Amino acid sequence: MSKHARFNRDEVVEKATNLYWEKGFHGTSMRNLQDVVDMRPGSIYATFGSKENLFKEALQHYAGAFEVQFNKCLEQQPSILGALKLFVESAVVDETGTAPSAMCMMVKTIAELTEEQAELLAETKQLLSGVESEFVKVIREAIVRGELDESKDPEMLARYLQVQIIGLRTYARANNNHQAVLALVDDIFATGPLAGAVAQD
Amino acid sequence: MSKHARFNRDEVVEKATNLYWEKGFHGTSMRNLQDVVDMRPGSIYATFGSKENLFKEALQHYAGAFEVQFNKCLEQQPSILGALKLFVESAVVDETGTAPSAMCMMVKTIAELTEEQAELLAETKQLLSGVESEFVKVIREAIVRGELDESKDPEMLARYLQVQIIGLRTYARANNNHQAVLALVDDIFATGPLAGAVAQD
DNA sequence: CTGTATTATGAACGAACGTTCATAAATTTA
DNA sequence: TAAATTTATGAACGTTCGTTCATAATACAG
Repeated sequence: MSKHARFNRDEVVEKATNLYWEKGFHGTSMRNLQDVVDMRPGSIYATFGSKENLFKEALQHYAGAFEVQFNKCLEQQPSILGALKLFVESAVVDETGTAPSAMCMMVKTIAELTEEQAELLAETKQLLSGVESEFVKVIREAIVRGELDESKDPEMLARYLQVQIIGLRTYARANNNHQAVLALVDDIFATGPLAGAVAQD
Repeated sequence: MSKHARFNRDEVVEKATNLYWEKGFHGTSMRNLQDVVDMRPGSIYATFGSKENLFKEALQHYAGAFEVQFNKCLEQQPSILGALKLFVESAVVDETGTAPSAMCMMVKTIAELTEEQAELLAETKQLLSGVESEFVKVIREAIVRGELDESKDPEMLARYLQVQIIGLRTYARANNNHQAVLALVDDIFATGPLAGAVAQD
């Protein structure tokens, strides 16, 4: 019952994701895509339907990888605030040097698209909302664990965290001064609303 | 000695700016531009040279308007920190409802372009740097005036402010919840590195 | 091994892209 | 007002766009 496909669908989606991430929706042509995924137009259209639909799958793949990375940070750090800080640092500086852009693909997409791609735009906003929900959950847990004061509002802190990540990654793309950006991360976790009773490194 | 132009160059640049700001560089076609500025292709090319060059002029026009807005805030508020907060608020929520996008055009451009438009990208980064320099200047003055502690680093605070504005405006575009964003602004100026001895409203 | 079903191919399509340039219109000069 | 100069026009160019579909290649079933 195996598929007859000579290509690996997941690999194709990942390659497409990286290209879209780097060049954006309008900046990526189907011919660019054909080259990097090594498929002919007929096969791409039979498999994914359209440029927009492939982009949608790429977005979803990206958001999935985002959550995997977040969970890795939670496992690596004993405290939740430590994990959040590690996550921000890992998102802001790409130690592997392999990311197609310093910026978040979802943010790039929200910056680029208009109502002419209403469905893609709505999907992107929803995926970003999903990330924020994850943040709310772990921040609630941080309050339960006593890492943050009970008076704090988890929804508000999650929004705040989103703003920081978006701002920091975009700033990192505009000025590739890693040192300055990491210093900002320290400052934000030391003196801002997210400052808690966690050991600083 | 008057020019023979039947069109007003500044008006044309402003209209082009608004379209580019809304739809981005790749999302805007020369035919879109021809419609909104009401000029025929030959005239546009005789005046501006290329799509890229018109975009460059649009960016410069945008950055100029940005500084005008900033100076207005400085005039309206007695304290510098109050002016900075007012500026952030006015950038984050468009009271007039006329802005083509909640996001900063420079940030949108940095998000969209790649090295394929190296010159435009470099120009954009430079304009953003110019904004940051303005911030450094007024933050220095805020320290002199005693609004901020002398131990603060103006360069670092200016970077921090850039991150906040970028993050907040992008967040506002992704979730058009003005109330939540304004609450975040309050929080940032109340508890973050930019919190000073200024009266809160 | 043969016939059927499935998958991959890539030439080709119409539309839209950025741009040019011979011509027309308007303005200035004499 | 006539000639010279400047400015505006828009049809048309070659290219690239997203997409399709008749055909070829492959895999599976009997």
